[in-house]
Amino acid sequence: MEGPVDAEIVAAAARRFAKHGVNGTTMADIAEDVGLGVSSLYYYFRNKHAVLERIVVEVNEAPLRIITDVRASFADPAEQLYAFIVRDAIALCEFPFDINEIHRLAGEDPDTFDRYWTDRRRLQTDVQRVIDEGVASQVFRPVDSALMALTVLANDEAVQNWYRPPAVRARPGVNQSLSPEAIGRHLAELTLRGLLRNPENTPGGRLDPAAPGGT
Amino acid sequence: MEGPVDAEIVAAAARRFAKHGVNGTTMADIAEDVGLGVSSLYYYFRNKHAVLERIVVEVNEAPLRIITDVRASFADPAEQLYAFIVRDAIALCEFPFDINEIHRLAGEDPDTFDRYWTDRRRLQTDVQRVIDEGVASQVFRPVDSALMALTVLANDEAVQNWYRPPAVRARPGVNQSLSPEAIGRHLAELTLRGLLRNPENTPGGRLDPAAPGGT
DNA sequence: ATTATCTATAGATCTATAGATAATGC
DNA sequence: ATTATCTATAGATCTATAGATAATGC
Repeated sequence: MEGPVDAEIVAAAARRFAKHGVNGTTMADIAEDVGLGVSSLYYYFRNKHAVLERIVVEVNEAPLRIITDVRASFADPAEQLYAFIVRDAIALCEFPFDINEIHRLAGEDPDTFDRYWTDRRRLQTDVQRVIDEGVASQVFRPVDSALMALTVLANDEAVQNWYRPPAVRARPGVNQSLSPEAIGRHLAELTLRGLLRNPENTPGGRLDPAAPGGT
Repeated sequence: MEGPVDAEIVAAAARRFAKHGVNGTTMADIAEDVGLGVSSLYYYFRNKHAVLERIVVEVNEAPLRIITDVRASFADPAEQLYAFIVRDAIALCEFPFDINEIHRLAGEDPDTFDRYWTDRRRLQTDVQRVIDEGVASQVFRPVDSALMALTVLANDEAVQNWYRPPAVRARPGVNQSLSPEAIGRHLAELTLRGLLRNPENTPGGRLDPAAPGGT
C-alpha cells in the first residue's frame, strides 16, 4: 500500500517538520515541496497526523538495526558499544527530522505512538544488555546500566542538536567542517574511556567486521 | 519596565511552549493560565513573538552564571568541569522550556536572536578554555577542545530530553526515581573519566567550595 | 487621569471535504 | 473503470486591534 508518492510526501513532511516543527508546517508547505495541490495529499493520507505517524514509526528503525547488527558482529562488549555509538550518531546526523520533537510528540500522545514506545524500550534494553555484559566480564567498571544506556542514547541524540542537515547548519557557532563520523568517534571514545576499567583498551577502528572504517 | 504580571505571562508561556511547542501554543492557552483575557496579553507584549524573545534571552543566563562561578571557585580544571556539568545538567532539568526548540527557533531567525548566539558563543569558549587549561597542564589527555566543549554542552542538554518536568515526565521508559543531581553526577563522572589522563583522579564531591554537596 | 482589563470582531490562515476533471490501464 | 489530480470552499481557529469599561492612585 506504499507507493512512491507516499514516500515523497513523507520525506517532504519530515524535512519541513524538522525545520519548522509539526505545528509550524502546513499541508500547503508539504504540497508545494512535492509539487501537488493541497487536496491531493488527502488522497494519500487521512490527515496531517497520519503523515506524522508514519514518520514516527520509522524513527527507531535505524538504531534498532544498528544495535542488533553490532551485537551480532562483535564479541567484545566494548567493541559493540563503540560501533553502536559511532553508527547511531552518524544515523542521527543524517536524520531528516528533529528527534527531540518526535520524543515530545510521542510523549504527548502515548496511545497513538504506542509502537514508538515499545521500540524505544527494546532499544534501551538492548543497549543496557551490552553494558551489563561488559560490567559482568569486568571489562567495564561497575555502573548503573539502565542509567548508562539512557545516557548513551541521549548523547547520540544530542549530536543532532548542533550537527544539523546542511540547510539548517549555516548557523552561528556550528563548526561546518566536522563529519558525522568524526563526531561519532569522538563521542564513542569519550564514552568508552569513561566506562572501561582500563581506558587504554578503547577500541579504535572497526565499525563493521566485514567492511572496516565504513560510512 | 518588568512587572509581576509580565513574569507570570512569561512563565506560563514557557511551560506551554515546552509542552506543546511555540506553534502549538495559542495566546488563549497562555491567557487562561494567567487568568486573563486574551487581549490583555497584548497590553504587556506587542505580539506572541515578543513573549518568545524574552524567554530566549534568559536561556543562556543560568549556564553562563555557572561556568563563571565554577571557574572562580576552583583552581583545578577537572574540578571546574565536574562542577559545571553537574550544575548545568541540574539547571537544564529544571528549565521550564525545551532547549532544543529554542535552539531551532534561534537558528531559524539569527537576527532577532542575535543576543542568544552571542551568549552561546561565550558559553562555548568559556567551557573550551577550561578544557584547554586541563590539556595544557597534562591533567586531561589531548583532545579537540572545541569539539569537546560542544559535546559537554550538548550532553548536558541531552539530559533534558528524557528527564522532563513532572507533568511531562509520566512517560513510558523514563525512570521517575532519579534525581537531577544523580543524573548530573553520573554524566560528569563519565565525562571526566573519559577525559582525564588518570581516571582515578576524577573529582567526586564538591559542586561549590563553600557549600559542599549542594543542589 | 492612569493603568489594567474586558467585549467584540476583523482579517488571516489552515484543515479537510465535496465534487469536477484529467490521466491511465484494461 | 480506476486512479490520481484539480478547483472551490465550508468551517474552525488564531492573531491582533478597536474601543468600552472597570480599578487604582492622586
